[in-house]
Amino acid sequence: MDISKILDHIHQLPEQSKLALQNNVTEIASSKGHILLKANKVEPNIYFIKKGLVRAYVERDNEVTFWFGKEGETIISMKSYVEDQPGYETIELLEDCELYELKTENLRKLFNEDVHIANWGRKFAEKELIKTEERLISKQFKNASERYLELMKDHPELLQRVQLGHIASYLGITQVSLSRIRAELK
Amino acid sequence: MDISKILDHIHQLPEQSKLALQNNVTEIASSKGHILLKANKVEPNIYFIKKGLVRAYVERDNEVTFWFGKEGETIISMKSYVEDQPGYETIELLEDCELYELKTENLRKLFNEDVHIANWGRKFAEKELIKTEERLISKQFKNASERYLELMKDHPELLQRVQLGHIASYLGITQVSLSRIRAELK
DNA sequence: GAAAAAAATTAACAAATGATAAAAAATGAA
DNA sequence: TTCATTTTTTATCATTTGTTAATTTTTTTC
Repeated sequence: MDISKILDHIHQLPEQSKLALQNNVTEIASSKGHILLKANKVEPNIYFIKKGLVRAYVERDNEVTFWFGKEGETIISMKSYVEDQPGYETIELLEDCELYELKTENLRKLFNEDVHIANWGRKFAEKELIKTEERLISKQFKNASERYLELMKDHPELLQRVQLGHIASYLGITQVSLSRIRAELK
Repeated sequence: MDISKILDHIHQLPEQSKLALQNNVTEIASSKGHILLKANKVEPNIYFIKKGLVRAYVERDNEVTFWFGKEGETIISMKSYVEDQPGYETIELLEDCELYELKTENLRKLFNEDVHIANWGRKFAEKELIKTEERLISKQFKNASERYLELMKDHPELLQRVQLGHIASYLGITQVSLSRIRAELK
């Protein structure tokens, strides 16, 4: 998905504002397995995914995957982006990726100069917020098996592209539990 | 907490922009038990809490509380605010409240006219997003007992002001489980 | 302050999920 | 292909959380 479409998909922008954003974007490619972004560091960039798949995880005893990003989605260390503080997430590429890179510093300048871009940034955060809130509520309502079925329905392609250990972690269960759930559904 | 302080606390605003916001705010009072905002309706206002305590819940078989709001916080039906669609949450006042009311329609006008207010709205969404993301991760990492201890640490006053049934629901467990956890901690 | 109602706790058993280990299947490298 | 490695499944037992019902405690109302 190319940058123009990605930007508009977040929130429609006047041509001039969109160009201002696009002028600050550089394209990079990176291969499967690469760690794009490390936890506990202030990340100076955000990325838009042109092609490929990534996951965000937090490290404790084990790794807990809490987000998958695919074509058209935005990779952000929220803490870095919002508060200029070290983030908790590590981003790993699950496939070879083509990314658009945008310096947070430049984006902030644009936020202060252009009301359309400021509202575009607002819309972005608001939409992400709704997605996150819905996931939180889903977690509170549904058991593991229901959450798995929901994921299958909403993002069936993930099951083709991501190994089950990551899916299990995303669902908040162990891989062994996920295997059991899948066996029961047969 | 008065409106000027609430607005600045979300994100520092130039005096003129703050006044523009304040001019659109009206003060209301409402009493404990009142349902401020009903699920499945487009809510035309947002509210800032001057005084009091509220909860947001979703109804299924049971009620699932997923948010508490107290002095200084903002009451929003996210779906209404962001997408002009019926929201999933009901807001109940847990104490007598004094609220500031702001029409979403007016706020949207201000977002388009004033870059400072647009960025203020962006910051608001971003901060809420971080809070929600952290809760999601906490839910993925911690068991019920750990989440209870975390809540006790971060928001001890809630335990004084809210009945345990709502706390249990917020933690994603039954009230009986919460009682058991509390008994074990003694 | 007594009675009624609501909230919180306790107990016993059921169901869901976790942990560990071993086996089977799939994937990748030489 | 073949061997080694990684991923997934299966099985067993432990732990956590849920369900239901009864009891105690607290709050509200008259």
